[in-house]
Amino acid sequence: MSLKYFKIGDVAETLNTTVRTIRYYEEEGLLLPHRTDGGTRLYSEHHVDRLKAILQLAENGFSLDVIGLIANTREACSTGDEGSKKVTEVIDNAISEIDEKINDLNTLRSDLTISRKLVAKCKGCSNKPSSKGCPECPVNQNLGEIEALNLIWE
Amino acid sequence: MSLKYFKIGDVAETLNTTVRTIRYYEEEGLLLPHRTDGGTRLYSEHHVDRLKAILQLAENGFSLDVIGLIANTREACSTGDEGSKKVTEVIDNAISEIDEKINDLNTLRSDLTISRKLVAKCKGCSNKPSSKGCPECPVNQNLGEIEALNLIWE
DNA sequence: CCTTTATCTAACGTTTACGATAGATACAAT
DNA sequence: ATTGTATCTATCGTAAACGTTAGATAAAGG
Repeated sequence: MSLKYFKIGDVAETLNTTVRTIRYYEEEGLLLPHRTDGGTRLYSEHHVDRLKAILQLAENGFSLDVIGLIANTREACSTGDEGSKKVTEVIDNAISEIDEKINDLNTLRSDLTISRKLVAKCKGCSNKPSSKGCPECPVNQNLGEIEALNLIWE
Repeated sequence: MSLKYFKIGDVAETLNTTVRTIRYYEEEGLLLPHRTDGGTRLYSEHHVDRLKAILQLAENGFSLDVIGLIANTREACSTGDEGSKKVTEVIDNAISEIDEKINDLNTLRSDLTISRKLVAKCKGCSNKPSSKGCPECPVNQNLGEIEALNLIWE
């Protein structure tokens, strides 16, 4: 199945990251590729998938320490029932954090969507939404949705 | 309406962050509180809401530079049609990034959910899922879902 | 008014997550 | 065999995002 191996440069390109980043993640114990006799790193598709997940976690604000906790749970699990318990705890925590992030992103998204609609119609009056000037500004005409503008208007 | 003002310590506590972080975000031009004659910073509820959104963006992997682009768009907008165009562009980019993040988090979430189920039943065999040993291990009995285990098993 | 506690500015220190570089070695193609 | 390109280790540098501390001022309570 997994006969094909990739070198670090190809992996970096396909995952849109850098060689240095991949090596750094290895230093931090996040993934361990194979090696040729000469020392060149070889990555299976499996490694690539794992690295992809790691990169996604990193891009979403998880620290490498936390990612390590999530990703390196095999040894912990292999200590028996007690280890397996700890592993599920780590995973549960990660899932809750992910849920929280998804929630935040959803509210931010809808806020920005509303703001976008109003701004798109703005002709450039520099008034705050609450000011009296520029009554024809669509922003002033939609004060009901003004909460969504918190991020946009100072 | 917005008669009540908060001092920086209270804001930090309610938003679960630090005084230093809030001041730093101000240094970076992300929010501008009022001041007493003595110089003490005063935050309206509006400021707090804005800061909350900024913190959420930061926790989700957005750099302060990008957050600044998203949050400080009033001046750009106030330059007329052209400015309003640029602002909507910035917002659109932010929305796409948010969508991508939500997507990533959803796949990570379902991966972890499956992994969690299997690990919870593991009694501590230290074998890789693909190895022959420990045939009674639930992980080995669910190789069909093995892709979800990329992150957990090396 | 006095005292305690919070806030101020300004400066330097720290951690994380890499970037950049040097010099040597490995690999792929001719 | 050679030659160009990629990868290796090791080290130093750096940008972002704060933490920490010092010394001075402000605010709140009695």
